[in-house]
Amino acid sequence: MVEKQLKDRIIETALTLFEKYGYHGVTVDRIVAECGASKGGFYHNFKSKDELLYHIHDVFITYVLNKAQEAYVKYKTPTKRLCAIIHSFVRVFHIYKPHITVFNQEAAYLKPAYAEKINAKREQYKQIIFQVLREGIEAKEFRSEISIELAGLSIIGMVNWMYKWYKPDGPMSIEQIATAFNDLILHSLLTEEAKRDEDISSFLLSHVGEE
Amino acid sequence: MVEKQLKDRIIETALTLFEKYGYHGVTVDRIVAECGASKGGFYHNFKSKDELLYHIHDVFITYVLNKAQEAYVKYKTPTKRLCAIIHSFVRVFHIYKPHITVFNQEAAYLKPAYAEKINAKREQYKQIIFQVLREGIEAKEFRSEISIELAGLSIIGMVNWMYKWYKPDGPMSIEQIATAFNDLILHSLLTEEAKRDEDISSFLLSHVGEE
DNA sequence: GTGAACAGACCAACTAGTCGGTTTGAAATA
DNA sequence: TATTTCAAACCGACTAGTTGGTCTGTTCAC
Repeated sequence: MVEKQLKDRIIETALTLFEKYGYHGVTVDRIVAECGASKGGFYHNFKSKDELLYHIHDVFITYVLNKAQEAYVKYKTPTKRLCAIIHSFVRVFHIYKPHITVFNQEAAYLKPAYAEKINAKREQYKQIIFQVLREGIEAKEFRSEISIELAGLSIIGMVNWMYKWYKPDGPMSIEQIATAFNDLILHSLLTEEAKRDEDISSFLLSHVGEE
Repeated sequence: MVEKQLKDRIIETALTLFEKYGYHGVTVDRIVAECGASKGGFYHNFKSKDELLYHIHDVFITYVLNKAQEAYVKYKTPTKRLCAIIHSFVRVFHIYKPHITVFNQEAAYLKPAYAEKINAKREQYKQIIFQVLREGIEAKEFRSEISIELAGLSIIGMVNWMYKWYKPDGPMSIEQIATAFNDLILHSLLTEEAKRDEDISSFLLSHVGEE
């Protein structure tokens, strides 16, 4: 493989355009023109414009779901698991920012058959978060007063919302953002006992500067 | 005004349809058919489909911005101000859920002239949040380790994300959600001293059940 | 009677998708 | 090695359907 295949070029170009102008703001003609391809080339690689949209969705959600599962398996305590999942989630923005923008912005336009597949994976992701929160409460690492569902959706919301403001060349690095998020989230979840546990609270910002 | 004016019927119908099918998933013909109007009636009340989209955006952002400013004026300490702003923000979902969905989903399709006006107000809203956080840190109510920008965007993100999951007839009431959000947010922001202050920490969930 | 509110047939532009044709590259054949 | 073959990859003019917006009226309130 000396040079990039047409299919990849189409996806890459479409991604850049979709991110900027939205799915409906970009025509197939524009995509193929911008990447030096043709209508024929496009429809040879994709059944339809919808399939391209689905493909973009699937690449991202599959990747991020895998990462979350890996993090869950790799670590053994709720706090560590949650921090690792969030960290991997934030880190995805480094590679998949345009995918995530399209994912969060255009999912409503997926044809039912495609939407179903994507939603199944999206639901799986949510369940992993809920599961970790549940285990955290059981282990008395997280406060029992919180609503698992609400806390989970808050976490997903604050991270996903990054697609509205995160700029890869902005002043904050991915690592800084991930650390700050984990600090905020843990402060809102951890019990007082857990905060006193050196091993658990090592993820908190306030402990970084201590001496 | 005995019966509802056409303009309002158009907006209401459009809102319901946009929320479900997206701005590009709904044609002007569909809107006027669904509310028993005509093309002529539509274009008598709106210069274009774009103007209708702008109108929906403006109604919501103007309302929520006012509410935030009111809350800021009404209360005098950072914690109270923040809680009131968040509370009002969440409460808006009760009336303006479709508006907010359109606002968060279709803003990218606003024509430049319209987008500019909306963005100015959106920016103002953000600045109010940042301002309260800044004052909270100065007053030593909020932890100095947090990044104002990141904490602010997190708050905005978690609340705005509600448009993806909040169902008016769901198991959680607006008030419950607002209270839970405030609990999570304050736990992540408040300093230890502030938490010990009875007046400030009265917003925390963990204090509700205490005796 | 006069202008605002509204109706609905009509139009021009745009766009996803098609279809017959051409290129290309590698395997099969001689 | 030279030649044929054949399917996959790709091209681009064309089409059929859709959709925002217009325009000529008609109705109705004051």
